[in-house]
Amino acid sequence: MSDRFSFAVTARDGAARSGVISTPRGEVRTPAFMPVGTAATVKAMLPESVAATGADILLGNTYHLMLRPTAERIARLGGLHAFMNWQRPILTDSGGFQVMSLAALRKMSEEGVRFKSHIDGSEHHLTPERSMEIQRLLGSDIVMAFDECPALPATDEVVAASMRRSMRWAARSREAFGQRPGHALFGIMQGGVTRELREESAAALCEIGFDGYAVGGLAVGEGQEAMFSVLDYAPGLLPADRPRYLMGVGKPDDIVGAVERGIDMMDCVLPSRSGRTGQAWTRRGQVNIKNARHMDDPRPLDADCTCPACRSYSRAYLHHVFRAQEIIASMLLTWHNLHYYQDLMAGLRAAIAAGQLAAFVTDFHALRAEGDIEPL
RNA sequence: GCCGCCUUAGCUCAGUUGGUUAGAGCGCUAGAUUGUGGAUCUAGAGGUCCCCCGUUCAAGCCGGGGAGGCGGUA
Repeated sequence: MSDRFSFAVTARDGAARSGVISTPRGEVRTPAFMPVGTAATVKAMLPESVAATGADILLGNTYHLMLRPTAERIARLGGLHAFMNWQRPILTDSGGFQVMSLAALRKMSEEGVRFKSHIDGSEHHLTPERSMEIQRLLGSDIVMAFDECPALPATDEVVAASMRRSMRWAARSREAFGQRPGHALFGIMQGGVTRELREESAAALCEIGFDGYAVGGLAVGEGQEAMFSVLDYAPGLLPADRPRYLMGVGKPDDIVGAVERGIDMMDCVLPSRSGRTGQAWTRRGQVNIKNARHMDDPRPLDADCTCPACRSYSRAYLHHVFRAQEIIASMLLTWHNLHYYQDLMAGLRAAIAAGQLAAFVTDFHALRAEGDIEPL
């Protein structure tokens, strides 16, 4: 185990690559999917269960943790890893995205953003410097630069102004982060769906220099086609010897498309949130366990899946406990979804290593096209 | 036995002075959800307005009779 942060590409297949991120807290196999543990927990899961699905790294949230229980309290209690009982690597979001999506009464300025907590209305100020401090207090292994994520669609003028401010904030984040051996700082590319802005953003980030680079500002309403059109060139604008992280993505077919285009890391709330809202993701596509057609179905969600939900429970049972709002419904469906996502990542890594990615992707789409199993 | 109140969607209930195609919440049937508020949003199906007779151009609504329910009372 390395005492430094490093990244090694071990195989390439077209634009896609697989490799390993090494940190003092362990290795992350790439392409990697990071389950989201916003409030110091992957909801409905024990940390050891998350690890059992195959996850090497989790995502935690500056915004949520600074409000509750606060970064200072977590630091006094030994840091986020000890606090939530997850000893493997943790990447923390910088708070910029949540300020946009959750907080009321935001007031943006060059300095940072003032906002009111969605929990108790209290006023807070988040700046690049404060975001770096919070993420240091949490003990995050991979720290994200503080950025602004504009909702799309937006005019080029709005996107450009926002991106340039994010680049100035990236420089301040880099300065405030300083030198922290064993910890990494990632910059975040912005620029919407406009190539010139993406190129300008990438150049600015490369000039500053980061341990890894994220593609931000996608999956915010632009649609898969537009997102892929950006991913067709955006990873190539970033240093080949550093991890490339696509933030907030996505559905299984988004993930496959992103990996094909050279993305190494992703995170998304979808598998865990869907687990709590009755949506299961399977090799044959999306299954809504709420649907009445499962009521009498003794078969598992996916006969070939080895997760606890599929090994030991019927669709009829999953349907029942979901309708009855039993806690085990969230547990089983979340476990299944995270297991499926990690299976998918393992399949992608193996395919890239074997130079068989194209065939893997063809099979992936073919099985999905068949759809869910026939009704009884 | 008598008196009062009640009966409208699967459930709980609105429904103005009689006036287009009778509504709501929940439930039900589906859909959405992408750097997580266990959240939210969208659409759809569903009616012998307890029954019969009458008044009226027109009745969930007014009159008469009946049935069922709840309460009070001898």
